[in-house]
Amino acid sequence: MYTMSSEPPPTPRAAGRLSRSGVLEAAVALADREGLESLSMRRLASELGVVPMALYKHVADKDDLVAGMIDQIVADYRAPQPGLDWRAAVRGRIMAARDALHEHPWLRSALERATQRTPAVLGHMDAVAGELRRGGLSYDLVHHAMHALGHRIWGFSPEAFSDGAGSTTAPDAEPAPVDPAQLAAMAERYPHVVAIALDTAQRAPGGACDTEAEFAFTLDLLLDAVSSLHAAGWRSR
Amino acid sequence: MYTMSSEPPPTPRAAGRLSRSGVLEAAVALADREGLESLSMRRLASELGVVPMALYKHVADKDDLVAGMIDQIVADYRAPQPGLDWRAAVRGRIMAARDALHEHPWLRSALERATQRTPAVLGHMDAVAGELRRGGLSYDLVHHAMHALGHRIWGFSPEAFSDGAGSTTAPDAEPAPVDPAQLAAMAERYPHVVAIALDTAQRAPGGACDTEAEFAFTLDLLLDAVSSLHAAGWRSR
DNA sequence: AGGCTAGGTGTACGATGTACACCATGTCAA
DNA sequence: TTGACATGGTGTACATCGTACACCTAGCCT
Repeated sequence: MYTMSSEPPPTPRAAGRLSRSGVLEAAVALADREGLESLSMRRLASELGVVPMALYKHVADKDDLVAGMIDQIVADYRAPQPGLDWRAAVRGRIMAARDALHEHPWLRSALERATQRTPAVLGHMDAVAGELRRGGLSYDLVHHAMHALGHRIWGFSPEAFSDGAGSTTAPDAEPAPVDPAQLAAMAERYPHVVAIALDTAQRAPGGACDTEAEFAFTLDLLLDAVSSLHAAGWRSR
Repeated sequence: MYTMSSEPPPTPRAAGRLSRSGVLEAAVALADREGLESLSMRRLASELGVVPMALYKHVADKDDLVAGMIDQIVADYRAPQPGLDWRAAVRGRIMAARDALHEHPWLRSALERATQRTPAVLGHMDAVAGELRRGGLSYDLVHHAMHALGHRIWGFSPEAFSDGAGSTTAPDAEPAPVDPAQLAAMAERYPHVVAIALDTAQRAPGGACDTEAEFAFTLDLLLDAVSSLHAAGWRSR
């Protein structure tokens, strides 16, 4: 279960003393530095100069730890400046989530495997829903819109399709200068995939896919669609 | 690395003899029955009446195992009947993926944590891209469309937003008859979330969200949007 | 016949999450 | 001032996991 972050400050900063928020902060820092997969209770404990079991006085278990990490970050998503129209406000909130995702690369997979919805997480969802509602959409349509926006609410659209021709193998550190023979073989089996990759490479100088632009494209596409449904007086059934 | 499923049939079905496809089949069956989290090398081995390390003669490691499982399933996605227009064909392919997802509940999270793209997986992506291309879309637009469709290509849109008011806790077996006091507290902190849940509950007899309809709604929304961009002569930049 | 190889066995190691009993220290009531 | 009690860090221990490595065995080809 998720334990509320009500910190009783018995000795606010007694030397070497742990606290839930302190543990979460250290965990976030560790994940930022070395990735989620090397965040183990033991590793985190040693980072804090403490024995592993000490952590369990502040978090229920590992799930609670990562839930807390997520919560801490989601809790200070910056709200869009007031006065924006609802569409810009939604966009702002979602972009704020995306910003957090860039600061904390582990956040995405943490959100994906998270089993709980913590207060801040619910708050973020609620805020987005609230903006849509402010635009005058019926709750019925807000509901559908939230589904349609899906993970974009969390700042990413999943990479079912990402570029780079021959990456059946694990992603290497450097771009790997594309063996032409291998590419030809690829092109025979997966002509459209390769054609897209080539088309992209030829269009952009670096040859890389601009994932930022892709994200914005998708987001705007969805917002426009929902917005015009609303304008057309859409109703369920 | 992913090992190709070229089965040399030295003794096609010698009694008790393992084979890659046999291992994968057993793994799929086990995951179907008990979920992905209880699929361990040891468990699978004992299921096959064999010592754990025996599996490693047929599978490189556990990642390769689940990649193989995914691949085996994706490989026999049913192609849409020929003659359909491109929009219906894309829809058909994506719905076929969604069907597989229902048969194998573990498939979704397996796809989410998969690190490799296996041949069948690439093939599915390529087929979808091919249908779009057949509709006359430029590769540039196909590329954007694939991004927009995102995980829907795999048969699901992630549930950032799903129903049921007070589910901060883990999902229980039975619906949990909603403590009104607790719901009131929820409604105060998360008014729109609760309002949506209530609106939905009131609209549908069971009170449950029709996730099938949600999925179709989103898919059609995106397809319509892409389709009309194309009709309007959309080009990059 | 004899060796090569494909494939199943056995043992072992290092990690992980966490249960449980323990003990130190600060707070507060008597 | 003293003693009880709660809070929180410690130590040991266990089950489970993936998998490295050395071994052995049976079937095929020359």
